[in-house]
Amino acid sequence: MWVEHLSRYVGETVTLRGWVYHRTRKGKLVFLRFRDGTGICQCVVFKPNVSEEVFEHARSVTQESSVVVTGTVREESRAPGGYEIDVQDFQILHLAVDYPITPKEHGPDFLLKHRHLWIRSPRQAAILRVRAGVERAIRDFLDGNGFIEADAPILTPSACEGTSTLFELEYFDLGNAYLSQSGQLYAEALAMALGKVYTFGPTFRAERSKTRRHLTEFWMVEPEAAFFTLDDIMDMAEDMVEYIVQYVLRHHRRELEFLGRNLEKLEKVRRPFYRMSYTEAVEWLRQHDVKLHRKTPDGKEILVDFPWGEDFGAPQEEALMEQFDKPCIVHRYPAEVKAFYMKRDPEDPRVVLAMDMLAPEKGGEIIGGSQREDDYEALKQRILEHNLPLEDFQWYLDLRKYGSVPHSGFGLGIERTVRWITGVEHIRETIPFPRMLYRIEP
RNA sequence: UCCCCGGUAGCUCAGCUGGUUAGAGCGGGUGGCUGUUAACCACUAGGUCGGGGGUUCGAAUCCCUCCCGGGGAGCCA
Repeated sequence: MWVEHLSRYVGETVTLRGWVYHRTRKGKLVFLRFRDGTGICQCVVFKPNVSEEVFEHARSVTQESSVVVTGTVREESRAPGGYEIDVQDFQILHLAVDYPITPKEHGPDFLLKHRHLWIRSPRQAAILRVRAGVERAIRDFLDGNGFIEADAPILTPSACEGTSTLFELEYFDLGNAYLSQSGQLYAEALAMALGKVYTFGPTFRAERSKTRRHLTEFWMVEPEAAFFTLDDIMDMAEDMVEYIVQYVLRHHRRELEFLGRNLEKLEKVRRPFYRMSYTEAVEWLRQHDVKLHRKTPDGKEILVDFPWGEDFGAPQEEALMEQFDKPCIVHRYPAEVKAFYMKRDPEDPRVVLAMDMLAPEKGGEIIGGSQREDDYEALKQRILEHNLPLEDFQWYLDLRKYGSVPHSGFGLGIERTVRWITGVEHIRETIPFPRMLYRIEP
């Protein structure tokens, strides 16, 4: 018997097992806010209706004690949620002593140190339910479109996009290994075997970033498909994001409402999204006077017109997105600022066939993807230009040696997507146990 | 790595232009109340003012330094 099914049992006597979330004592009455993971329900203990012992238990029970409650379900407009339990029996399974998180305000440091308990709070539970919904929607969408889930390794022998942001570890007698920062290269190999695939798992970035958009360990889904072009992958990214948002709206409306999310704005997330090329975006930034902070050689900070060739930072992306009420794909970035494996645009060799999807409402970059370089010589050249160890990429070059085909893929960050959809300020609340620059516990 | 802000009771904070014995609310405890929604009322316990050093007759308060945390930049999902 769970709280979420309570409305079906009006008038009946039920037994619930769970935890005491809050207690109010009022003479001969005790109000207990009870939770069992599926919902919260008020239990009312009235002294004349129960034994001396049961009343004393209810009166003295503490926050987060585990309990078994038996009573009659009734509709009650004064109760949060509309239903309450008129308690007949009340047992304490385990009495909690000095539970640290109270219904009042706490600071982020305190809450993160108690993350193992913080997740019991209704708000955190709601966010984690939405996260589960986002993951379910992704699998639903990809499985339904013929993509095969194929897991990439987490321990890898080399970097995917450069060595500056890798977590390094010793791998027995074989030297150094690294925690994967992307499953993409393996996804490409899998796509050559299975056609349409996706990897889904944790990725690791040893970036020393301290913002509300960054984690050192985060989850990413990376679809990769043989014979897909940049246009195909952009269409698919739009389809997928539309599906995720509408799925969560359908299945987790209650949680989103509880979190205070503006649902009308999410309803609008329907195809087609907006698109612009990098060059058009630079043009827009210049027209709207969005400058770039630059440091001069003598250390002074100056503002300059946004130069073509520079990568966008968060301030530029945010400025760009203020005009949009749904996501926008920016495509065809300068080759210099993007990864070695991205294919050059045959119509303009200064740019690569890459795309990022930016979410509105300060959601930021949620997707990065590209058409991959499928020519053996061109790819080898890129690896050398990026000063990457050629021997580590022999297997990857093999994919261009034995039946190379055009192919494309993208990665979608789970936590950033959850942050945008729920509207929570900080990414640390979108994963059960966040890993950040200065925080690895609990 | 760089820039800005902060660290005082279990929690959230006030006090900080130096000056008696360091405060409030919440939480805990005790008592009161049959409708509470972060209840309310009364009483009560609870502090090496982040660590170290310095200035001073006197430091939570000023200076130096280290540690810890928050926000942002860069980089990125």
